[in-house]
Amino acid sequence: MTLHLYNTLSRDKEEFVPVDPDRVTMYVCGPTVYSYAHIGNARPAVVFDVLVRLLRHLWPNVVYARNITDIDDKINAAAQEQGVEIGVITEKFEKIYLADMAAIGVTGPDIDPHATDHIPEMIAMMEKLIAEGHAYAAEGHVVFDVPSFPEYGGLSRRDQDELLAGARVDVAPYKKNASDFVLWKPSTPDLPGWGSPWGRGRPGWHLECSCMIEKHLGRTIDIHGGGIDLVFPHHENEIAQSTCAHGGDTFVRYWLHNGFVNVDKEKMSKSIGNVLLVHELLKQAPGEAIRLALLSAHYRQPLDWTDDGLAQAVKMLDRLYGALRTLSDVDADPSAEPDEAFLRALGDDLNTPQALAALFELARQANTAEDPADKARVKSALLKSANLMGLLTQDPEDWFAGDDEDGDGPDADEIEHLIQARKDARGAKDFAEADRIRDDLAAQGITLEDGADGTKWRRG
RNA sequence: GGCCCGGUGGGAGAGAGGCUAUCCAGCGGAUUGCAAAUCCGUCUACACCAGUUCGAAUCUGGUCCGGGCCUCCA
Repeated sequence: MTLHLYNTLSRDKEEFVPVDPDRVTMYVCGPTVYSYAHIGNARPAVVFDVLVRLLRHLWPNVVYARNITDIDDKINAAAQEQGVEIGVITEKFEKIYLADMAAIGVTGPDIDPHATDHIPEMIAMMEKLIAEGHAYAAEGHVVFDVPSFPEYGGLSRRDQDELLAGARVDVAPYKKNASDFVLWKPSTPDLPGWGSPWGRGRPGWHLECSCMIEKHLGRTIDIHGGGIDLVFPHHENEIAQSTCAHGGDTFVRYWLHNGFVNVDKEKMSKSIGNVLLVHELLKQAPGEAIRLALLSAHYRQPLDWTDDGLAQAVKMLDRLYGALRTLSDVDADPSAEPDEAFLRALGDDLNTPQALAALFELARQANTAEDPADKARVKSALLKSANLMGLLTQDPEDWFAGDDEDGDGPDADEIEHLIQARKDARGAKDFAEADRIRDDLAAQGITLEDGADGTKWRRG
């Protein structure tokens, strides 16, 4: 199969051809760790997790890096507010981020570079940019000279003259041009700082990605991903820094950007108070359902997050796991290939909704198959395909057993015991007693399903 | 203002010049002691107006509406 990806650079779907098929490289802008991850942070993590799984299916060696931004003004503010070192904040929230992402099926990247571990690389890149006339030092700052890079604005299709003329923010006095951006800024004694040729200071936001990509992945990488809001200025600035530091070498070949998550049709914002934390959502639904809800729309489309959408994702998983459950009498072939239609959908710019449709077609086949060989084939394809999206990763019985959150519901043994009692009652044609047992269980959130091979149950 | 996206059935959401997307919900049937699950069938669609075409939800132009970015942002 061929993989086609929508490249923000060309605003077109292109066939993905890695520069080196033996080492496919991908970098994704990760979190700034100063608070809990919200559902909008989770989207790129999940989307690019699916992409890296697909890449690994197609190529033998994929190197995936996702950074941790651990120095930033918001982090500094949080640290000052709480009267602690920034490391206290960043270590805490990095752990939480990783745990929350793991809960929604996001496996860690191969490399997770931290900004503060790359200060020497940043200084080296700034020295090089200054030496080549692409940056200048002024008042303790190091500033990128945007007009020195004529292609600036190419990714976001912005006209440099307009950028120069139309800056809506007051232009800092140390900048030569309104569109210039800061690579390094001076720190006051109460702020974190590192020694540099320009005095004690700290990095601006954009430089870390350029340096970490160069160090860990190389001068030219295949894929760079992130949220669509990063196109300008963040990725535009990365292109400027890296291209100028590398004598004009191509920096990134395919730029991928995911759409925003809105909440009930509104943009998430602290002022509206509608910021949904993954941490909180995990109390509302299983992580796998959150993952599926994020994948139920195409990654480039805006996604409107609603309680109803999450509830629907749970039902979709009920259906898929239900199909898997009917196939519990056959074994899946671990060496099987994913379903063809499913792969084709993912290969078409990660069309996850269409890939899900292929999964549901397999589920229908699972529910109608009778021949054991057929069942085994369907089960293998369903599992292989779904796993490629990070779905159907648990045993169906565990999915249906659910979480007895309050701990006041009946446990599996009790349920099995009652099912046996009901079976006895049914055998004696005492349907009143059988129905009483079933109704009792239903009142405790347990649904029974009678099948040819006995009675199954599920919570919820 | 500049640049860029969208408007699909009751809801979510793909697709795309002629062929059932899919899921949830509804309705009818099968199955079931009755249910649940499942299967089969089925009703509401492609914002509006022109144009191109044998044929347009899909292409072109325009109109209306909504959203994003324009140096905090995933």
